[in-house]
Amino acid sequence: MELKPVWTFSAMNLKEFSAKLGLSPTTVSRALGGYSEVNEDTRKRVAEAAQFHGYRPNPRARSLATGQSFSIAHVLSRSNQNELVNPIFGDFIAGATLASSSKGYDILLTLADEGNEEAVYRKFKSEGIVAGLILQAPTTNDERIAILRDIGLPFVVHGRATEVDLPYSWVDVNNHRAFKRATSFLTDLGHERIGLINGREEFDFAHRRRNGYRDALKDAGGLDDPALRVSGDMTESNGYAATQKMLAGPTPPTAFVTASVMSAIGVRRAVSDMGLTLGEDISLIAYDDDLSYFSNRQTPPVFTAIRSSVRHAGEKALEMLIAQIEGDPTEPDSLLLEAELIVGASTGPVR
Amino acid sequence: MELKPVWTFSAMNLKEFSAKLGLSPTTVSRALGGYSEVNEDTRKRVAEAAQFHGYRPNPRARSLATGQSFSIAHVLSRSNQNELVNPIFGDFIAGATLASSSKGYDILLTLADEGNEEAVYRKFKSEGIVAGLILQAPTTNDERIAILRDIGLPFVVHGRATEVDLPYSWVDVNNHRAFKRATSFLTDLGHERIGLINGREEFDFAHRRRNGYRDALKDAGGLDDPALRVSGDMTESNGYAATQKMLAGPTPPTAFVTASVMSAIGVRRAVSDMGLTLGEDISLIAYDDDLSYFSNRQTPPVFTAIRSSVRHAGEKALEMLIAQIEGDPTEPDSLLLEAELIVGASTGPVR
DNA sequence: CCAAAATTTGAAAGCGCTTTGGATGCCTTT
DNA sequence: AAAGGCATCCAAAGCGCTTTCAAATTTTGG
Repeated sequence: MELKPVWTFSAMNLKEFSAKLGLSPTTVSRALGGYSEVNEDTRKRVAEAAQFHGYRPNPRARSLATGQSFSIAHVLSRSNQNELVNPIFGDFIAGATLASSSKGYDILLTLADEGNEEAVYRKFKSEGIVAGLILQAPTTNDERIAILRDIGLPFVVHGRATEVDLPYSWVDVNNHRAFKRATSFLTDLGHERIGLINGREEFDFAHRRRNGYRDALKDAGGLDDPALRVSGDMTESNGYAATQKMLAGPTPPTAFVTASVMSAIGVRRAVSDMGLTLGEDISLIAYDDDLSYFSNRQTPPVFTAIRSSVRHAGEKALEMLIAQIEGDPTEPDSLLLEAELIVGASTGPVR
Repeated sequence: MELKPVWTFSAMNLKEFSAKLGLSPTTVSRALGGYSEVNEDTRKRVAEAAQFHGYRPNPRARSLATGQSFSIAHVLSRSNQNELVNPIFGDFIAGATLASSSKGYDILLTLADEGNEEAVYRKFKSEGIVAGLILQAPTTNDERIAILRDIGLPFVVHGRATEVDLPYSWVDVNNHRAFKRATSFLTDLGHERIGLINGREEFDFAHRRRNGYRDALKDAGGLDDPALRVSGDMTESNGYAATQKMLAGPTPPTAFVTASVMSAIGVRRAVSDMGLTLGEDISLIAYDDDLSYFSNRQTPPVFTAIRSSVRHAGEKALEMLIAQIEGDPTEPDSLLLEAELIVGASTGPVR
């Protein structure tokens, strides 16, 4: 066999490559594609040569010929900034990229005007631009699910939609149990008035969290006071404002549960501004997405928290989506992750 | 003219579409492509019909034929988690997506093993997978710049590389001036021992920030004590640990400058844990990327800060890249953004 | 008014791959 | 020994578009 430069990146095409091997393009394509009609020896020879010469089929030509694609879309809404105000966006995408990359897929980020997602989805489908997509932060009756099912584009929802009664694939955290657990932990410590600083409750995850909180209070005979609940973007300043307002109210809470560490940081600031101490005067449990830029993993952790890695969820969602794309796309799958309770320094018995 | 359903998304192809018009595919393709050899009347007719029937050329076929692409890559490193530990990742990408989407491009997220980026870049080039790429967080002598120039793939660097002496396009914040300004603001308030909690100094932006800090101290005759400088991931816990260590040292600082609000939040926690008050006992200026989930825009802002929106930088970087792709790719462009100093509640005269 | 130039349109050849529908040779069967 | 079966391989036809080259039409100029 002739020896040629190993690491040549020049765009070799199938024709050249197969000529080098003395085989037809057909056979080479089949060998690489793992088809059965090719001799085991030839397959091996082709595989080795491909490795040696660094030949890989041009994905665009391949896609054109097969109608398939190896990208997975993530559609952001232009007019709706919510998803971008979401502190977890970066970590979720990081996990998603990790998983998809290892399976040979990559992530396509696109923008759509809110309410006009359908047009984008249909284009994806009809032009075979992507193999599937990830749906983020569904609302309780998210109509995108029905649309995607209708179109027949494979998708996995990160979260669920309570009021949508169709089969679909999803990866979600057990938000209800997590918030019930957190709230019970506080009532067990003697807290009766517990503030909930939630995400926007049109989102399903926030809805479930609110219910978990409510159910725990009901079990403990505690107070579900509307004045002790707030719902909004999970930012530091919203956490601060909500805490300040509640603590200044007629029946101030002695503890808080927040939907993100960002909100929790705001709570901490408000508490500290009032000269109070977290874990002594006021207790706090945060939902901890285990974000890479905010590690709550000291000993003891700064915040008592219910923790579940959003990055891990991103990985799982993509693995599920790819399995669906490559396997049976009609059989919906699901994964319910449990969050763990981490006892940190921000909780203590009620004063 | 016959009336047909307006909003059909079925994949109509050029052949069908041109047949409908009674024109040849050639003419239609030219009309849509804006070529000069087609009659103005026909062009108009074609454009209207395309609008009417919702016809758009299949991007994959188009790409295959032209060798061009309409995606822009963003390559993350697999082994190097730094970029993902970066709190700005989400916001930068959000800005980038916004800008590219409005120009008809989309963002491709890929992973590469660190040190093996070259292989990925070459594949991009030879297979025409992407039209260009964005280089994030360059080190002071980032070798990826030379590689990309060599390959001839259009790119824009978000940041600069001090020791790289080649022409290339970049969008950067004036980090030196920003940190010089912040530090001077503190020395003007009488602070002499100022702690710097920096990002990892192999990254160029951190390097420049450190120099800005040093130069301001030199101007003021202040102390550039190595014990008052720390360099690491810009996380809350690193900020906390660094602050604690410095304040416990023999010559504790009276003020801090941090490279991100995340670090600043850690500083605040440490200060508060020691029973001190920010803005009174200890001053703090944070570099504020204007992250969507951490708004430092109250009145007065929580942190005195040097602010520049990373999302805006993401938009600008993409606009520049696309201009380069569509215009003259050999003429490097650059944009130096200035950060503004925002006086908030975290600074005060030295005690 | 006709040749020449300019304008406008089309037929057909790719882009690099997959895949259908044969070929080819070799080994079993009857 | 002829017929059938099987394992391999290949030629050629697309996938949907762009673009070269040539043809048809119109405009211009002497």
